[in-house]
Amino acid sequence: MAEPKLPATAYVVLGLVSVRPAAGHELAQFAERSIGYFFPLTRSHIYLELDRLCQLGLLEATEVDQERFPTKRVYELTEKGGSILQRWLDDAELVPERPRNLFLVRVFFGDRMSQERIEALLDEYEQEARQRSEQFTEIVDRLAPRPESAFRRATALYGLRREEAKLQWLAEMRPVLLAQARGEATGSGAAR
Amino acid sequence: MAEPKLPATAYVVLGLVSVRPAAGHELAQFAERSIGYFFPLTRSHIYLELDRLCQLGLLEATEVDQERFPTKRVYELTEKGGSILQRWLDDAELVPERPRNLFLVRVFFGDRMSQERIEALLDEYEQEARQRSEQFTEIVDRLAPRPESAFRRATALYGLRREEAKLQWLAEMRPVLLAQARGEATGSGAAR
DNA sequence: TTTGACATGTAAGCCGTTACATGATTTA
DNA sequence: TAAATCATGTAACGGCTTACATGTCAAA
Repeated sequence: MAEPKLPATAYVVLGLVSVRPAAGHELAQFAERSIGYFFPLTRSHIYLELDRLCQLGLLEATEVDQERFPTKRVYELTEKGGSILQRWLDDAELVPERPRNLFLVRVFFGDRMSQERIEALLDEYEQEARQRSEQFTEIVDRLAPRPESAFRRATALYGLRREEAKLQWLAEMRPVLLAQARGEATGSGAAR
Repeated sequence: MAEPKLPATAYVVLGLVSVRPAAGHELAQFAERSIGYFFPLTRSHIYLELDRLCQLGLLEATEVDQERFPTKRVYELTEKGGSILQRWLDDAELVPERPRNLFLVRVFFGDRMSQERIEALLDEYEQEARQRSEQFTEIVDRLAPRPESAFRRATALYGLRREEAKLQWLAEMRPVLLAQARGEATGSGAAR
């Protein structure tokens, strides 16, 4: 009955285990591949959460010996864990998020930077966006013929659209910002 | 000489004070209005940072009496604070960020939710995106005729493009995801 | 023989949020 | 008289990261 109030991470780990029972190490790899780009998890953190969820009776661990590798502890959902997860999916409210963006902080203080610095920042940001776009495109294309992967594909497409929006923004703002920097900022270190 | 390694928040607060000297309360309001949507700061946190930056000699506080309001402590940059800020703007590397997105976590686990639940989540997300779009549009338009606000306007336009990307994604994925949910998911609470 | 995968954890510590605490002045 | 604005902080706590610690097996 007692409803423990858990951080989002706990539910996410619960959800990942529900996909398929796994040991911490496997789980960390799966998490990185599957939800890593919108919910990063460190290995250490995963081990801590698995431990807590076990103590709360939401997960159950089984030691599994392996021939050529160390013994691993495989976790799976308990009945209680399943219903807690389901309730979170069904009922938990969606809190609007306001993630930090230090790139935009730099842009905000753009009038204090040299034109060269601004250009370097924009270039770096663009390169990163292009790389990510390619990665997302690859995933989206790979999952396209698999209707059962529709939800997963949707998250990758979200990532792609986001990166495309960055590139669009860069294309339209680059000339404006550089012109502004040319006209306004003094050389690096002498801004005022 | 000793370079204290500070969290990003400290540099941001330093940057805000550099725009114009201010007391904690004023700063909190300014922060919310200006960089709030890409770098949220709580009042408490601001007070803590101001205190630390003072102790490090990067800020200087002056008590200012007011007629009809309590005395306030106005902070301004010291010379050392100015050069530390400038070095951060000029040299600090841009760490690629991977912010969390719990909405995408829900989508990822979409095959465990009812069609109604998914629709509700998408509706909520869309409504929020529309609201934010309007707000960003307003800011972008207001700052358009002011070339000296180019950088600030650029951050708002970034926000607008991001929200537009969300709406685009919603438009293209909504039918797909709902169709998938119709075909696959059982009613709420009975998923497996 | 060294690198890399596989595997599991502990410990320290900061960052940041939430809740608490206080009090003057103006306006509804 | 209640609520809102102005104003400043403290305390507790949890979340999460980083660094540390250990060990086997396979491949280069």
